[in-house]
Amino acid sequence: MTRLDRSSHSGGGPAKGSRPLNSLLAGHRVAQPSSAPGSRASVQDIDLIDILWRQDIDLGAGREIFDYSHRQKEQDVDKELQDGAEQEDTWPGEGAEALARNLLVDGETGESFPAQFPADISSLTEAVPSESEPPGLQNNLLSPLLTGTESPFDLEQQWQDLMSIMEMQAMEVNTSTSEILYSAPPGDPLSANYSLAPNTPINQNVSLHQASLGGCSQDFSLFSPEVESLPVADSSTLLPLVPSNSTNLNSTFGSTNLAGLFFPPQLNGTANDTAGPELPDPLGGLLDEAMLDEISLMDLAIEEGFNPVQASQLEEEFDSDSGLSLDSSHSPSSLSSSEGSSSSSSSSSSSSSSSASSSFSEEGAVGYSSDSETLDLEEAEGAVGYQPEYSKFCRMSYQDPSPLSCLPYLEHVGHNHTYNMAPSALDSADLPPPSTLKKGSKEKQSDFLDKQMSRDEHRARAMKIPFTNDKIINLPVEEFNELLSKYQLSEAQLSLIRDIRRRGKNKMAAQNCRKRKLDTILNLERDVEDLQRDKARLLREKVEFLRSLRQMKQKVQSLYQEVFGRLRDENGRPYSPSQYALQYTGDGSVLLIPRALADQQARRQERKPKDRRK
DNA sequence: ATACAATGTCATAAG
DNA sequence: CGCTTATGACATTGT
Repeated sequence: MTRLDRSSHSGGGPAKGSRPLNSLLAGHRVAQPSSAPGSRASVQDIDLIDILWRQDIDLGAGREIFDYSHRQKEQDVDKELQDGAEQEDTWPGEGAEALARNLLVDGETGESFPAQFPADISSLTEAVPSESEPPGLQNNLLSPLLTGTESPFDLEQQWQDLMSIMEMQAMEVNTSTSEILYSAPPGDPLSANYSLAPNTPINQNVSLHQASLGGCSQDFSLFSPEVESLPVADSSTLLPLVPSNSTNLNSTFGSTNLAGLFFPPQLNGTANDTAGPELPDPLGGLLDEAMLDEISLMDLAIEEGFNPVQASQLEEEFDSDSGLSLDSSHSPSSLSSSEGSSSSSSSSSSSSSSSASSSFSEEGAVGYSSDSETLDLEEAEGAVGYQPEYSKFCRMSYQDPSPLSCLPYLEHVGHNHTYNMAPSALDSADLPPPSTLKKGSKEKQSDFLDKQMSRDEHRARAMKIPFTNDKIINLPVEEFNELLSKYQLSEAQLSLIRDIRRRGKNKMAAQNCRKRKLDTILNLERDVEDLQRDKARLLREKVEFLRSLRQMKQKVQSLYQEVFGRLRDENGRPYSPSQYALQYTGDGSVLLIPRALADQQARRQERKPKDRRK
């Protein structure tokens, strides 16, 4: 209905004026109640009526002649058109009246149908001319330090614990994170050594840098109460110690006070490498955060289709940067060569693995893809499932036996202007020889071909347009006008040709538009997948970094103890850990300074980050 | 009979 | 200004 309304005021073309079609249609609807969903047939009827009416205005035929002709269903209309085309052979004569005479009206339904039925195919073939031509990190950073002295961080055990918890809690990580952390098994190294303080806020968004600094400074404050206030007698007590790998450590920790970081409470007594339970580890918050990340990582893993077993193997996969290869559900379709449009530009950076394998977008849309690979790609698309659209597009130009007819944009390449050839010779490929077929098979063949034809082709045939729709649609403007000038065409024919051209171009544009839209959607989906993989990979790397950091800190702590324990003053006595501390300086050397000075510097460093935040 | 996907068509804006 | 293209909205068709 809306279309009728639209067409009534907008015209839909130069030929469709503001004629009182609504009243005509209203009569149809009453006469044919069963065609309520089939308003298209009525619209088409209107088109045909308009065509024939315009065609016969010159003949003095009244519009009412066609009033009952458009009550028929579409197939009947098409056949009627063929019939009418036959009758119109007398045109310009009394074609309309002849057509009207050949229509019988069903007494019950009011439907009309052609009295001569079906049309003679041989006459049709002559009537419609055609043309044959148209158409790892992996601790490499720390490997010198990490010689396997530390007890391995049982991350896999963490995974399994987390998995069991998460399965029970149905992935409600946000609401129960703290419980998960606190309810870890007692033997769990994470929970035992790095238990989160109950009042420590859990902030997943805290950065690694902030977490490290916070942990260090917090740790330092624990030792400060014991610090004696000694005068700064630095020159005599500063003992430079330059470790071989000091630069690495320096780059990692900056000028962090080692005493603040690793002043072990057991210095006065046992030198234990493993931090005791009483030591609030500066990495506690970090590792808890890492656990949170692992939880979200598990979430991601599950989102990506991993099963728990696969997810538990993430740690092994840390060693290789093969996060991208984990994508088992990657879309079979990928970027095509034709997606140089804006929709694809955003996705080219993240994924480089699969964009060369297959194509999605080149399935017959004209003009949208101009790549030379189009033909091959289109063949490949048949397996992807786009053949229907492709074939339907080909159907539009079925009259052309050439394979190029499915690619009208290639038709221009081999255009040879054969549209002046005899129509019968060109059309013979479409229709079987009448002599070899009985009338029934002829009917079937005719029906089949009719069904293969588009509506505009039916219209063109009815109006005896002397060239193919392919040409009407795909010819450049100049050639198109030239073609039109070669024939003496009535106004109705010209109008129909223009409509066919407009509709045909719009049809292709719509196909391209839909393909483009689909490509955009697919690209976005793939971008989402890529980003999810990147996120998971970054989280894995973060976990790995944190683990390496922890190991390195443990190593530094043991080295600190070893070095400090071997230091002797001028009297050959060891320095008291409560009075002296080792400090790491900016130039890579290690100094022995009084604890008071170390305390001061540590406090200064503690304030700096806070000031920066403000 | 109904839902749904694919496709065609129209109106409109923009190039 | 006319033609072409892109696209949303609606209609039609096939499954």
